Amino acid sequence: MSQIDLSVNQQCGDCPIRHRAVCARCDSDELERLEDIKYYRRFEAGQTVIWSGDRMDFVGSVVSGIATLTQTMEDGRTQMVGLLLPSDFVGRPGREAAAYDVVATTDMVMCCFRKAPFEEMMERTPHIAQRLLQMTLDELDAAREWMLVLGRKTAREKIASLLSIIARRDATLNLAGLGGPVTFALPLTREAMADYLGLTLETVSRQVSALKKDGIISLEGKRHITVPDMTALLEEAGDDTDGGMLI
Amino acid sequence: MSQIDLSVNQQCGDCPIRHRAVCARCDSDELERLEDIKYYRRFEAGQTVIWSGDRMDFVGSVVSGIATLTQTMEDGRTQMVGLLLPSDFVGRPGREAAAYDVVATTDMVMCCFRKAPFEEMMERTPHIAQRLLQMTLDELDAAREWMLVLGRKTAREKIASLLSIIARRDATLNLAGLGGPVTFALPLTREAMADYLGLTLETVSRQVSALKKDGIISLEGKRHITVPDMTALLEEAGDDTDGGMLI
DNA sequence: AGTTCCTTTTGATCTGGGTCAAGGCTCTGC
DNA sequence: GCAGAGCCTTGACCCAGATCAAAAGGAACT
Repeated sequence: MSQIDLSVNQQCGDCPIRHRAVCARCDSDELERLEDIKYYRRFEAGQTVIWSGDRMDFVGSVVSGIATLTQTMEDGRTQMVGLLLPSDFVGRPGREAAAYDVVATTDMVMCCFRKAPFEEMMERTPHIAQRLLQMTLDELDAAREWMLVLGRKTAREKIASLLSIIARRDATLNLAGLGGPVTFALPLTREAMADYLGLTLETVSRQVSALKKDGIISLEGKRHITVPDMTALLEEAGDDTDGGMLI
Repeated sequence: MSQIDLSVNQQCGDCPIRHRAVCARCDSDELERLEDIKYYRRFEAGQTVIWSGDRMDFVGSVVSGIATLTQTMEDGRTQMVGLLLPSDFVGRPGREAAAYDVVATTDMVMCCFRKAPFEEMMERTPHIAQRLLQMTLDELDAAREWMLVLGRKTAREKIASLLSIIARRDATLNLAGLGGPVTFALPLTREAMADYLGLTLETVSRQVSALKKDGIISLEGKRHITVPDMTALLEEAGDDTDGGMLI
């Protein structure tokens, strides 16, 4: 994995998320102005990026690594409400305090923008607002798909759904082998999976074991998964088998 | 309730949702252009506005009444993923087919825009894109709050949460009596409530009865609810009692 | 005032997933 | 090579909510 030098600002032109992040539509002129207000921050696995309720003086994009967005009730029950992958946007323009806890689950690099200048720039740069709208609409769709998972699926279907989502994402980035087996690294602990799916970690463990026993998946170590037949997994997830992807 | 004449286009200036809908930021010049591409449609309670997968040639705003956004699995399990109130936006610019079923739960009037002209106008009118971004971010927050409800709350907490949301909305529109009792009409059947909360309608009925028995709420008829002490209801919902509203 | 169609309530029973508890792996550090 | 700390798995038991079934409103007809 290519290291990113945090001491000097990388040129946006070379950025790995240049064409998928909030800056995707910007022209070189606009990028230059963004470079003036951006800075990189590195977080280690397990580190908290922001606590819910904290004052937030930046927004930004995940450049590499993975973070989670979680909500916690007073008595400690927690629910993950977002999974942030490279190019995903963190923070909400126009909001003072963070609404959720953001935690890095792997080592992570963020490209941060100071909030005030970013907001001001957003007012004057339709390209940024347009792209952010697109990304937010996508996130809303993802959240709604997730609501179906949380509200109506069984534990086994929930696990299968989560694995499909991760497998699909990896397939998009890497080879698009439609027929063959798919292998990927699981970036979440059993507990994080439980928080994602509204289950307990014991149930997650049991259902992963069950899917393995039934030959739907196989694991090397705890965190590396192979899906011999993607269609079978989608079947278990209770999704339309035709894999209909929304635009 | 004031009737809306569908035969002639109402002037946007007189529109009840003028300042909360997607057109909220438009100036009179922009409104004029919107009036050229808009038309009203009326739906009766129970009528389907769009089926998931159908080609959608319009987007629009709910003017009056209530609609639901639902997702259905092949075997018939359904989950509500959105509750559309007056001023809420329906449809996604840039998308061909509807992603969800939209059903009117009460008589409803929509202000529709033909999709192609609307999309084109959005490109050239930052005021519309900006407002739509704001509204989408709000919806995303609502979806995430809902995910916590679906994933981690008990049946009783779910019911209390739903009632709080509806009560809060009504309080915002009508009197803002912070201390006193709150009364409102429940616009959903028990089944719709169940679809919202990921429960069965029997469980909904039982929990409503339980909350009534415990004096948290009282009902006149099936669909009219009084909350003597809003704090007590919020307590039951498992929310922070300080009623912290996000910006 | 009775018939039909819906919605809602209530009861009885069942079960998926939660809870509590005990070990098992794997890596790190001594 | 073993002690400790994190994760993860597995087992035994229990309960909240689902399921199945019946009956009770209530509104709109005749």
